[in-house]
Amino acid sequence: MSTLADEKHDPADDRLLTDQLFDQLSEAIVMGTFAPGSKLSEPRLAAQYGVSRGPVREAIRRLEERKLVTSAPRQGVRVVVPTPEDALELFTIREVLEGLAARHAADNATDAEIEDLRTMLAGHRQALSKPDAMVYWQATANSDFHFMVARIGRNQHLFDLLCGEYYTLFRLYRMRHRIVPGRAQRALAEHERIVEAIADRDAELSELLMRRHIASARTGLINQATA
Amino acid sequence: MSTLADEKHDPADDRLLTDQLFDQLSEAIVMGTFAPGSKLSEPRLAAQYGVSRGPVREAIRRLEERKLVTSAPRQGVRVVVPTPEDALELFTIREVLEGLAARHAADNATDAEIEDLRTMLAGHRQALSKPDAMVYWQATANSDFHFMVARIGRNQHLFDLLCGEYYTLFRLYRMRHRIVPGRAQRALAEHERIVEAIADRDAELSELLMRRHIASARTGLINQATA
DNA sequence: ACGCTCAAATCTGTCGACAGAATTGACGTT
DNA sequence: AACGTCAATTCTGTCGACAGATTTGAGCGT
Repeated sequence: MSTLADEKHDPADDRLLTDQLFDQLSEAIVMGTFAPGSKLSEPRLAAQYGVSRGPVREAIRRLEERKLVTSAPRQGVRVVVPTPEDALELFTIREVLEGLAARHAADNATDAEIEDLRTMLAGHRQALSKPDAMVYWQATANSDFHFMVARIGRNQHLFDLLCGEYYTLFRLYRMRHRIVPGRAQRALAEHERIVEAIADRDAELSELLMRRHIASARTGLINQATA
Repeated sequence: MSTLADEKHDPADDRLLTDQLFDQLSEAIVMGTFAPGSKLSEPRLAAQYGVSRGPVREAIRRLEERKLVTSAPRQGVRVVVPTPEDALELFTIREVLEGLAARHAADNATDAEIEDLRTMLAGHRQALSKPDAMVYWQATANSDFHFMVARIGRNQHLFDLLCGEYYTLFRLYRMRHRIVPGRAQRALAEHERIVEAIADRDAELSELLMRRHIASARTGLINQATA
């Protein structure tokens, strides 16, 4: 049992209880530790994590803002139940936003940033040839790429939206997308083409390829959902 | 002094204190009652509205999620200071999202919904010919149109984003955009052309016109900011 | 006058408590 | 065995309190 209170005296871990709780609860929801539709009781979570209800409430309210739980007044909150319709809606939004980010990345990337992108993808390609490649891909590589493109796009609000507010929700739906064999390989190839378009400062092509890349992921998601 | 506690026993007003506070604080920020950059003290607000710090904290945390205040740990929160850069970023995001909504509206609108759109615009046109037209426009007409298009688009997450999470922030920046003479007239004409494109089920044109419409508003905003 | 020091005042983060509403579950009815 | 009732339990929304950190500002030295 890892109560937060026990670790609280570590000076390096000075984050607020609410933030730690939000991270842990988010992770638990994405990983399925809390079943979709199950109720989250404030007193129970408070006891479980060794804190009072105050921080738990604040963390839950943030989960609510991020659409990871649904809340009915005076009836508590329940873990969101992901539906294929939600997935379609979210990936449609993500398609235009990531496309926008890629376009701006092509317009704004410095030579050093393009070098960083290529270095990162080279690392991903190497990692993909090893065992446990899928785990690595799902856990870090995919996010790394999209994070970096969003950052290079130099729109702070867009970055916050893609890599902050919506990040966990996207991850929740991606997690349901059991990796079909070869999907990671294909995704990496798509990443590489996007980076080349950015390196060419071809904003229009960068946006097109990124949108196609997201649409491809969306198709995999929907097909699986209806299968 | 309108404390919330006094009105609490009205059975019709059963909303949670946090929600009421969030609305009132949002409004105060948009209207400039709280100056940009000024600090929001929890005890002071609690006393002012006649409630305890709990609901005030939750309302403030929601303001933070919505980017209406910035927060530094253990230093409280300050009302966001709108910059031209922020405005540009936000309207760039809004452009692709509203364009997406318009495209989907054209794909999904029923005959009845198109009739509703036309009826609404007819009302707006009539209202614009009367005195106080600007106030009416800024307060309701503009939002009405964008709300309805987003709703007809039938993407619940997109609707929530445009008409919920980002609504007040967009309003904050629009409020700084003192209405240039004739802007409301021109905006209404643009709305009318968008509705005709939707009525023709021309998704591509609907998206194009909506994006141009937002871009036009953005240009006005930026020009004024740099003036 | 200006800057520094340090104590007073204020505020944030966290906790525990209570009232009323909602949920659960035992019990009796059909 | 299914259903409705009602009391016991649990939970949410709200409040007040406290410790430690931060900010304020009075007093002092220069």
